[in-house]
Amino acid sequence: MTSAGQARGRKRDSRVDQALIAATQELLLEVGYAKLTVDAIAARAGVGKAAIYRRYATKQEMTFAAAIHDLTLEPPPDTGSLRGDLVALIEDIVSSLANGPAAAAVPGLLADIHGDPALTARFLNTFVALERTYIVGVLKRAQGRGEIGDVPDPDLVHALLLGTVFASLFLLGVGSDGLAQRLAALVAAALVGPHAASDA
Amino acid sequence: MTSAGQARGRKRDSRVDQALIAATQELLLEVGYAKLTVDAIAARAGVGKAAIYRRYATKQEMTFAAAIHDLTLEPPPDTGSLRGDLVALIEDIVSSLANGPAAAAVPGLLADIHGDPALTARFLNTFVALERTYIVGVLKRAQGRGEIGDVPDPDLVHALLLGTVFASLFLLGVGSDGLAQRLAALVAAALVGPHAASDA
Amino acid sequence: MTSAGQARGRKRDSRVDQALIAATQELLLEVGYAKLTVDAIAARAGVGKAAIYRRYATKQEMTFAAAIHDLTLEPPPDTGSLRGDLVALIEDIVSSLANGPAAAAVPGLLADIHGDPALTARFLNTFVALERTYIVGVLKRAQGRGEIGDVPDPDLVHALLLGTVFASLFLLGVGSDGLAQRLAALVAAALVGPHAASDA
Amino acid sequence: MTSAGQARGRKRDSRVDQALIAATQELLLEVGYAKLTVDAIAARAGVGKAAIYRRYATKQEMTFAAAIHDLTLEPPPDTGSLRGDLVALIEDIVSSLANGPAAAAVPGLLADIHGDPALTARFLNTFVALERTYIVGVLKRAQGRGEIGDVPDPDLVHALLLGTVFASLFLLGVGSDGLAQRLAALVAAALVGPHAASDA
DNA sequence: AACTAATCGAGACGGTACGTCCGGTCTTGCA
DNA sequence: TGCAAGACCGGACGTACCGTCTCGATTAGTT
Repeated sequence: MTSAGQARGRKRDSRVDQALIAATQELLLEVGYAKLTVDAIAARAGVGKAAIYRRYATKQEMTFAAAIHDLTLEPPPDTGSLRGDLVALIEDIVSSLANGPAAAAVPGLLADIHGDPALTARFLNTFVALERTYIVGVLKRAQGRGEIGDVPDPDLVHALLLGTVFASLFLLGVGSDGLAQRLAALVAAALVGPHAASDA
Repeated sequence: MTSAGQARGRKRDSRVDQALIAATQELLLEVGYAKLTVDAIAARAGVGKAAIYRRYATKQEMTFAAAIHDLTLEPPPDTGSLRGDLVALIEDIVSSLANGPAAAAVPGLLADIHGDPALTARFLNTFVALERTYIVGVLKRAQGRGEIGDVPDPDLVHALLLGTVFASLFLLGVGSDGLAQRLAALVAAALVGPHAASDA
Repeated sequence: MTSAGQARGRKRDSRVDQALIAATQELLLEVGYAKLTVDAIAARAGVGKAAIYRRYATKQEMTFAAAIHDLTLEPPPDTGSLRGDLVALIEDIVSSLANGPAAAAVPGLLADIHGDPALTARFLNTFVALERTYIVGVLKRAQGRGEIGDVPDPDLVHALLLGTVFASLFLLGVGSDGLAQRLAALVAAALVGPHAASDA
Repeated sequence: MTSAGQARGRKRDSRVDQALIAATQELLLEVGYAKLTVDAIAARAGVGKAAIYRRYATKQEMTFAAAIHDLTLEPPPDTGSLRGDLVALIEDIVSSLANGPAAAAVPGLLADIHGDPALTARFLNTFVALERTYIVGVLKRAQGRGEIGDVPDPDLVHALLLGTVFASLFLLGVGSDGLAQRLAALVAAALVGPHAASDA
């Protein structure tokens, strides 16, 4: 066990947890990351600031938890082809980043992660690691089907998929219409040859 | 024009400009973006805060100017092949983002850009537009050589190149060793066929 | 009556009462009134905060109770002379205020009393009223002995005795060595003539 | 000089000083010492909190300064008799403590003084020392007139005068009507004989 | 012996004030 | 007018404390 000592005293109120997450998400959508304040979160949640700092060491951790709370990456389904699998995977990534409170928080959150080693570790160990696992799975499946020979470096593929989505959304502001299909076509073409991209 | 009125009084001291840029760059490296303060910049530069705000409207503009001050994207040379051109282009992007004060400022600056339309516009009109021009040039050159048929959507290629570099450096933390070569190989393969990737 | 309902359930643990008083007194001596906190009292006493607030409505009441807990004003003995009686009375007042936890609490407690009508009433009805009764007794006894003619205003005498002691201890910081004798001499002289002061 | 380095930069705005003192005094009268908050003072004065803490290290110092600001003890006039001089002196003390913001602050301020050595020193060196000087003057004048023989301990007289007034106002709550006359009569009687008290 | 109800230590809860810090503006005196 | 120094307002931060409430475990008196 993480703690041998028996827990005593009043238990954390799970409604407070929920209220905090909900209030933070609402405020992210309403005022954005830059104007998010701890006092406003507490007031919106009907909660004292102490209840926040009992759960999270800093405002950044609180926001990280709220933004990430209902992001659930689905394991990519076996669509029968590498390209189909990639489309599903990319669409999941896009929907994670493009909608809801997460979209409002991502740029600010990224900055905060790059200034807090603890947050960096948590981010890498949850999202990044999971996404990488899925990518490895998709690539191995393609190898099993005979679509590709050697499995390429999963980190490169990861950077390529996640980075392209991220750049479209937050760096270039060019939108993501049809991004999943076009990006999947390109990646599949790179791995198995351009003819794979022509049967779109 | 703003400069139509005849200039009166003392002229701006260009040493102040230089000292500000230098101080900001030093502090970015020493304490990082999150702990960068205007007072510290002024103190380090031996300058009053008014001198800063006479030049820049906000701390974000000041930091933006300092971070990109000595970033110069070179027009990609004609290496004779699409892949060679891409390698050169990507290496330039990597060197822009991976070293010096810019690397320390990028995540924070990105957050600030996403909250200031003026800064967003400046960012898009300088860096993004220039990079896109270079990409279009490389692709057209490849078409001229007959390496590729149709020119693909330059925005997608842009997102792919810039995003992959960005993700490697700031999202996944997997480093960028050999990134330019491997990424260029992959992209070239996607556009002209996997055989292009085998002659690495 | 409030106690008409039949008592049910567990009885108050008298050891808790004692531990609270003791812990408060210790902390008053150690950290002083200003830095006294309810949490610290509870921790020192090995007691939950609820046990405190089951007994006292506010921190002020708790401290009041602890500070005056072992203060017992003795009825002044008949020493045979007004001056002797006054000396005994003043010495009792001094010993109440100058020693132990009470001395550490008095200035802070006075401030709190002046902001809580309930506490004001309790203070006036216990300490002040009792002291006044003793003063009246001493003065009547002196009148009976023929030392003085009319009995002076007991409130003025009270203010004079208590106030002088208080000022010496808490306002001027000049100590109280020999204060009882010298003050009693002065008061006796004022009431019966200065010759009474010469036989010190 | 206390500081050899030449002062540079913007000067303290004396209107801020005045506004702070005035706001604190108003709030003392309106809400009392216990409910006085720094934020309320700043808001009332139209001032940032930093401007307060640039001038005073703590809330207590700020309140001390405001309560004491327009308390000016007049040197007691020569009325021709010890008793007259005492009446004037006591009335000055009463008017200092009984009216205005000081009256609202005194109990709380006293508690704070007894918890801050710096404030204690300032209090002793200003008010207490000045008052003592005046008392010594009055007593010496009486000696010069031949009203009294030896000059009694000025600290005892000080404690007696100040303490009696203080106790009447803040300890016993019996008011101070005619206090100056009656107390002066008593003290004069103690020093020169009770016959002096009969010609009231 | 089972039930009931108030007590216990521990500690989370809402609220409020504290003193600190920082961003962007303004003022002073010198050059 | 520019400039260094630094005071100014506004407002968010994270901490501390008060008095209340909740938890699970005692500890009595009542059935």
